[in-house]
Amino acid sequence: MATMKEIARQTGVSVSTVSLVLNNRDEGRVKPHIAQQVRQTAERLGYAPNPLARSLRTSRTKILGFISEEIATTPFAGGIILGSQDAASTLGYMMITVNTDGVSNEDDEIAALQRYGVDGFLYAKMSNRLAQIPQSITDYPVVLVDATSEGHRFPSIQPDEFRIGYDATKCLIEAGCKKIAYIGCDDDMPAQIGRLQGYRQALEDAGLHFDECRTIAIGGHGPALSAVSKLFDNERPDGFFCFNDARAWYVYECAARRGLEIGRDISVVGVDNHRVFAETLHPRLTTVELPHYEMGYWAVCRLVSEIEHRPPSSFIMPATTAQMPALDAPAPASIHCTLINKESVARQA
Amino acid sequence: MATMKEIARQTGVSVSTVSLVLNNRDEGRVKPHIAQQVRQTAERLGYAPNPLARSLRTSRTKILGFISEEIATTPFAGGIILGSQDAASTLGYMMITVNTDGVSNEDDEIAALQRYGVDGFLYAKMSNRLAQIPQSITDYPVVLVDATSEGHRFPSIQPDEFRIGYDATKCLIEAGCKKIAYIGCDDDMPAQIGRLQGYRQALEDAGLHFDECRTIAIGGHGPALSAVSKLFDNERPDGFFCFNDARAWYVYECAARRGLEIGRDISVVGVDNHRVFAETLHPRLTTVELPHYEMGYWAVCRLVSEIEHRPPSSFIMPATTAQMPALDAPAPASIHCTLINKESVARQA
DNA sequence: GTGAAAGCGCTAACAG
DNA sequence: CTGTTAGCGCTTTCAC
Repeated sequence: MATMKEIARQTGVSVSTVSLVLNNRDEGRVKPHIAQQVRQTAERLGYAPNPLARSLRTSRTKILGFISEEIATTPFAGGIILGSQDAASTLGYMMITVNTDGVSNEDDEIAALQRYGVDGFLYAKMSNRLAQIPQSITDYPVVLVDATSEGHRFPSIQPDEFRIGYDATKCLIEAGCKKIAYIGCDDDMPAQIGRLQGYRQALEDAGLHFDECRTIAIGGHGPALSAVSKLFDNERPDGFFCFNDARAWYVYECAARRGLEIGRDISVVGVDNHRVFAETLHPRLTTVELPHYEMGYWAVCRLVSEIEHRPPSSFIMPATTAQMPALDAPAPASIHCTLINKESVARQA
Repeated sequence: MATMKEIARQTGVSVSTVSLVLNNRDEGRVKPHIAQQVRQTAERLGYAPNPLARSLRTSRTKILGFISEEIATTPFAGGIILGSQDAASTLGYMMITVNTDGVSNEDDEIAALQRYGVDGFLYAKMSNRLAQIPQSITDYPVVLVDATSEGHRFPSIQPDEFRIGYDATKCLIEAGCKKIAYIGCDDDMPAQIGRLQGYRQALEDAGLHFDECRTIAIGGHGPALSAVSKLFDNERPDGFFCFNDARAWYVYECAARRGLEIGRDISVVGVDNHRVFAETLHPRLTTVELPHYEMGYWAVCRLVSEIEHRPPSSFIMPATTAQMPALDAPAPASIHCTLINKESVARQA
């Protein structure tokens, strides 16, 4: 690993000059001619700055701390991490991810991150819910991911839940469905509330009647399957909007048992269904993909913009539909979600 | 953040003395009395060493690099990362994870990790296959996870594939199955080879006939479902050993369409089926859980033992069935997998 | 036994 | 315009 010292020696200048040049602070301070030389030897030696040594002076490590509660074990979380890492990488940062199972070790993990001098924190949840930010990080730059802080005290990146519900329902309506069920979960988190509102709004806009009987809120275990079964038999819905994978699975099972085929006999729009599943078993299944990757990506951009006090507009936009939220936006920004398989999806009525 | 300097000042000694004491090198070099005092002020100030500053002298950062190819997007990968991080955390290390989609950016990511001075690398794959270790990391300590290096040039942690196949098949046999199918994938990786061998061996040991017709190798898309369908109708197997989730889903679908219930009419043992799925829809489903967490955990232990030149026996054993592989083991170590739901699982014949 | 001093790679005042 | 100097937090000789 080449050092500035070595470059200085080989170029015949002092280390400070090298530092100035390689940090692009040579404008009118170093003769273009000599700056040129410095850059050349740096190039030749394949110089790369040692961020750790630099941090000793600047107290900026270019390391970001990613705090997640066992989020890493879901494929969704993976998307967030992936996006964060890509953004971090392009912006010249590194990410250290820590898992905090519940709250027991959270403080320790945070302390460890602080010892490594992280410049800021990403605080991610598995599903858009209210989050309690630990006291110990409140005077660092913090950005929430897929979570909301009480009183919106911290910037956060989250999906546009209302629109998820609206788009999904609209998609079913356009496919010709008349009796659309909502298979939700038994927890009143922001995600569910927003989607349900979107669902109702879409029905209303289409002049369809909202019927409480067609929405169910089920947990992850036991009686859930029979609840869905009952819904199938009592209401005979022709369209299903499912809160998530786990909820959608019940629908698949019930449909298969009744000999109903997704995309022909009934239509299903799920949120975040596993691609492999959707693409192989039910090719006509419509999926609302949560913008996990984008959320991670923009969260990091937001965080870095906070750390470096630069406007968000200076960030590179990747080829996604997501927009960088305004830095001075008072309310938490939300990200639009895209429907995949939109064409081939629903009932070919 | 308290520094040694501050401790020295408050205790009335020099920084060197503090350093000696806090690194436990004071034996016979510093008066016990004064050492005691140093430790006290350190405690009082909540001192924690700055690993980055330390690294400047020692060129040991206590940072580990985790290289994975888009592994982070699967829940399985999550387990590995989780395990690695837990181990790293207990051993006083930090992990920086990078994703390399394919090979394009691999060198860049590695270079970045090297700039941050990682002490060693974990190189993880998504499924036990042959891996090509990048030249750039070959003179660092490296441990492979769920992968095999050509010629076993690097230590690796991987599941005991043979035993996975053996146990799964045996479990089906014990449940009374006579015609056991193997639903594999169309790729000859170490994982598949080992499991298939285990499958055959288990059949043989039970005096059952191995029939090529009952094993299929399918890809992830299109014709796979009809292939399984055909197998159902032609062979009418009463037990299924599935290579993975994606393969198992085909079986669930076919069964549901025929009104067959898992655990009553047919038995299924899958590898790494999603818990939520297994536990809700098919409570009697048997799952072979890949020891992802353990693999990650032990991989880090192995790596650290290499970095610090200390024997593996000095590592803390977590409460799992996994054994720490011997440091001097010539062949790659493998980890036993455990069956979950074993009791409630298979056919109640 | 203990402290002074040097140096890891880098940045930032300040001279000149 | 450029170099000298000091110092970030820590380890490590080497004198005393």
